[in-house]
Amino acid sequence: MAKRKIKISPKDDAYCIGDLLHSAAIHLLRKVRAQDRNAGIGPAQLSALSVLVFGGQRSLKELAEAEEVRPPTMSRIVVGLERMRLVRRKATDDKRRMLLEATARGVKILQEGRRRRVKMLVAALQELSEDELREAAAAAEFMRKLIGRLS
Amino acid sequence: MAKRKIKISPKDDAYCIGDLLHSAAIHLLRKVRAQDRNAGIGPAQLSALSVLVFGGQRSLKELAEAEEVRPPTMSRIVVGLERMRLVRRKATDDKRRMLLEATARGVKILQEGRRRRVKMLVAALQELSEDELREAAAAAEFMRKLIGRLS
DNA sequence: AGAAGTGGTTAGCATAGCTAACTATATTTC
DNA sequence: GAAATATAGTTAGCTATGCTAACCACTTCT
Repeated sequence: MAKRKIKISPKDDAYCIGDLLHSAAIHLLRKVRAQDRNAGIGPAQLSALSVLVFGGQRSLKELAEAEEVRPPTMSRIVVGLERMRLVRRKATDDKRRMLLEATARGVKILQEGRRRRVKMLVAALQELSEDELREAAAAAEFMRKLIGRLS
Repeated sequence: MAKRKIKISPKDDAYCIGDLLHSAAIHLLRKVRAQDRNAGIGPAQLSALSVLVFGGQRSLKELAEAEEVRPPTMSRIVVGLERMRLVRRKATDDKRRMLLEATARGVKILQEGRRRRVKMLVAALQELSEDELREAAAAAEFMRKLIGRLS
């Protein structure tokens, strides 16, 4: 999938690293997605729900922006979540807007779903030594920082 | 999206790290996907094509396994790639099997697509210092290793 | 030769992404 | 205050990607 060059020196190593990270993200998600098969909740729904659970209530537009999708896409995702009673709408003073909020059931389902998804990842991580785990934490932290710089 | 705990000590930090990596992968791909909008080639097609370009010719089943999707899914992806003349079928002695091979056009399109996709990533990486870039390389390499251990 | 296995496709379903066009409400401007 | 403009969400309709079940065409095994 990706070139394997990792030595550091000139600028265009950035291309190789970018490529590796991109490829890694694709394959990581392919692996964890396998756990979603019979779960009754899709990856986009799970991800949107997690924004509401960890980040609190917000409007559809804000949710769409947080998830980097267009409003119609998020509208449909929310319909699904609502039908499953994982999310609730709340009216606001501005009658065009609504606030979306996770229900108690939503919080529970999210935790189960995430646990299921990352189970394989966690299992792999638990086999690592202390040092390797430190390396893992550094990698995760780096990814988070990098993504923050992306937009 | 994710809890931010990163201190190292007991075993269940593995859960936090797993969660962070999972979340990072989702958001990294969301960002880069934005570049695909008007490109005429989807992410799954691009990824499958890259296997053929970097890994050489192989059968549909092998390609499906490499991409972690089921054969019917890959069958359809290949139909699309073929229609665009990015991939060619070759008959084999075993008349059930076929070998898939990227065309010259396929190689070109792949390079453009990947470059487009990772452009944003590369731009962010190029702003890093030497030390940070080393950190980036370590993170990328770690991700690759981790994924290798997953299945 | 017949049974069982293997490689790929077809059919049919669901999710998830998009744009364009619409409705309803707010806000701005004249 | 009325008209124009802007904003929030939805609807409609397209595409791509996932899946399973069922099928066809070959190979291989007995």
